Amino acid sequence: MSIFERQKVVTRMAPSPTGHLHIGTARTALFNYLFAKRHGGVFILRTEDTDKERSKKEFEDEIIEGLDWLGITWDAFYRQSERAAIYRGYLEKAIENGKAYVSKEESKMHPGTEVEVVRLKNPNTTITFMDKIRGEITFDTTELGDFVIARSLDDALYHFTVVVDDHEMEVSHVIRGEDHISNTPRQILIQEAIGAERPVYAHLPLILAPDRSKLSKRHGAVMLSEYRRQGYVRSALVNYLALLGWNPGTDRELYELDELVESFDLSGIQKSGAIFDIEKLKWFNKEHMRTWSDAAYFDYVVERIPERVTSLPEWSEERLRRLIPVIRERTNVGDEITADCMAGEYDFAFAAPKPDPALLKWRNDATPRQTLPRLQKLAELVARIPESLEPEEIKSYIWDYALEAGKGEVLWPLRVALTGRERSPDPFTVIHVIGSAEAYKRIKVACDTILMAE
RNA sequence: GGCCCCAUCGUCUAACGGUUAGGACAGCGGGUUUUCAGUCCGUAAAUCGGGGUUCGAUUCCCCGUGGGGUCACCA
Repeated sequence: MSIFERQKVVTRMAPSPTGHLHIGTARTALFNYLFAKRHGGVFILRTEDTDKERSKKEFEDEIIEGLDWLGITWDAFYRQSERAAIYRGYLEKAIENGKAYVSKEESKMHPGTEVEVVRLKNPNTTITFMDKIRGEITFDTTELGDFVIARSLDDALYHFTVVVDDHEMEVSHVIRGEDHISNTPRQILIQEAIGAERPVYAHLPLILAPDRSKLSKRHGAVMLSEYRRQGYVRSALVNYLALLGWNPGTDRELYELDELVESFDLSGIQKSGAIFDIEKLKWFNKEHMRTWSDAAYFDYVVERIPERVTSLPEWSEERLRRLIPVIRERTNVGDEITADCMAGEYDFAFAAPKPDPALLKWRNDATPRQTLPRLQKLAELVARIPESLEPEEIKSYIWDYALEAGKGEVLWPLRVALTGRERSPDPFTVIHVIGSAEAYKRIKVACDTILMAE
């Protein structure tokens, strides 16, 4: 164990509030959080808003809200825009020590005007650092030149502020995206210039689109808020994101956040980029919602029922409550509930169907008329069923007759009379949802329709 | 293009020199008391190529190929 590992673990997430909270940013935050908590350490959230032009408060709010929603909590919060004086102090010291210098030159941002930027005096060495995930990485820093570290004494740039803050906040482990590998030698140079110690680095593989390119808007949703809106639940997203590029070394896949904390280890992180697979996310979502109570699931469902369904004549929350198990088994994520509602999948629960003799007819029957006696018998049987029975109990009232007359011959017309659809839940479940009295009515209407069609 | 990183089923991954190369998602097939769904069972599917090292390479080394990242007075 090195001296570093004996010290307190401090990690940080340092997003710039210049865009929406990206799914990859959320994963990086998660890994930092998991690592810190796993080692009883501290996780810091630091807004890197030194670019005044592009930084927006709304994005900062979105980041805070998003991480909070995921259950990722931070022990300290900093805003770089409030730390200019600290950076200035380090800048002045570096200049004093001859590690950096002020350079009067034409502004690149405002051509024609002259500015005094601060450049780092590059010692032109070869930098080798140990990456926890990739091993040794070596760069020749000569090509970097005397790069600019501040626009002015009061306007330090990214590389400088990162190094100063990580030093000031005693960050022990820098866990960030692979796209930062090439920034590392630059930052190490600055560390050496200001006398900061080098943290442990761990560069995470990137999240890729299905075509292996960088995940972007054109591949679908990249914003955390979008997944949230679609109905993905917090624990599923956390679980999926954690296992995208990391594995616990066992076959286990289902984890809650606190269980991830217990199992997390940098050694389980993959080196190569991982494609974001929405299908697997859906599976995780369903698995996580499986643990919910019907009551909790009801709250989740009810706010996703479109007006198209709530305005149906027989709409009631009680009906919906009985329909919950049906919705549950056919739903991976909330958006599907709304889509199925719009497609009329659940209309049978809240409105009597318009009977279609052609559909009522069982395939072995030549005419709808042949189906009629069975429906009439069914009406008799259903009339005897008390309200509020479970599907299994309802089945016992009908099953003997179904066996006697033929399952398809009985069950198909019954189901169609009840739902008016080619595809639907089984008739016993439907009766359970709508109640036996309503079921009786629908069967009678189906009988009348066949008679009138003659 | 320079520099850097990466490479096992379609996808996420396990196997840290010796396995019939394992699991999961998706796919396919079948069972499940009519349909759809669900569920259960089963099935197909991979070590990028070429050289080494070794008794033995998915595993170690080199080259190639492919993919990615990065080259700001953005972060």
